[in-house]
Amino acid sequence: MMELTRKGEYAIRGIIYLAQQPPGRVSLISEIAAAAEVPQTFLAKIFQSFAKLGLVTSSRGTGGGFVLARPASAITLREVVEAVEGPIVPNRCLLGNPCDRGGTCQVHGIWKQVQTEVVHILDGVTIETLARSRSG
Amino acid sequence: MMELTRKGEYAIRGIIYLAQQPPGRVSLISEIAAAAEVPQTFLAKIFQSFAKLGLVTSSRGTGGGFVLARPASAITLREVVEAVEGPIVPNRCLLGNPCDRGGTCQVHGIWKQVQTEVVHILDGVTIETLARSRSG
DNA sequence: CTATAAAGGGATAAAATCGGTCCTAAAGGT
DNA sequence: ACCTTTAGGACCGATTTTATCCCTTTATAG
Repeated sequence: MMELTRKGEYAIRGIIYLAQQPPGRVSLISEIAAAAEVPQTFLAKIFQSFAKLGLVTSSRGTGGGFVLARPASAITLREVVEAVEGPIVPNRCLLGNPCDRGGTCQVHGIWKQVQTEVVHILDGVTIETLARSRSG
Repeated sequence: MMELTRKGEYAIRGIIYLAQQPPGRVSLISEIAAAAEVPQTFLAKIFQSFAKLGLVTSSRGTGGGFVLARPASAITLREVVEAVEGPIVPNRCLLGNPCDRGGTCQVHGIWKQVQTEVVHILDGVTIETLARSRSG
């Protein structure tokens, strides 16, 4: 239960690599993919999502590539995970869907608690912290 | 991310219903399924798992059916969820799989923290609590 | 001992999701 | 023009989800 998919793993690995580069340095998707040991075309999709959400900025053509859109210290693990996996929602009923056949289900409060706690943990971790944690 | 499947939902609904019956009362799978509004054949599989894990006891033939194997106060939400969804493991690397290409990945500690916290929350909720929470 | 009632267990299957690949288009540099 | 690089969409096989069906086993009733 609650398992991160490959997409989520790749996303984290990729953005950590980017955060480990000298500030302002542009990285090619091919370079990131090789360094993070992730299939390149798949990672390209992931970075497209990042760009749309404003986590990274992208530029095309010669000299193009990806750079963090903000300092790594201002990007949380939660943002990265949610960018590719969607919101952290342990139960459908926390996402607007009706809880139960009428009324609120008995476990609603528990799932809400789980969600809050997990979000809190992931919000407390920045990409900078991760990037430094085992150098590069 | 982290979403409970139908199976998990049905499992919870089903066992709550059982917990709401008078102690010792045997319930048919057809009865539980109807009350919990869950597909019967699917729920049957779920209760098979419960029986194997000793959460409920089953008996066959006329007068057979399911009863909780323990008082509802001694069955945790975690047990029920894990019975059908498997262990709570936010990342593969928490389940014996190698973390990263050599060494421990940077996020290992974070996922461990998430796991610990979620398990703690779910361990703190018994089926009795849930069964009482909106009566039956 | 036969019929009946119930759960056990396995096979099957449609639909959704996962984990990618491929191709063409668009944008930017030389 | 031509090359480089990301953007976007279509596609595809494998796995998981969400079931259903059928036959077997166990137990009770008559």
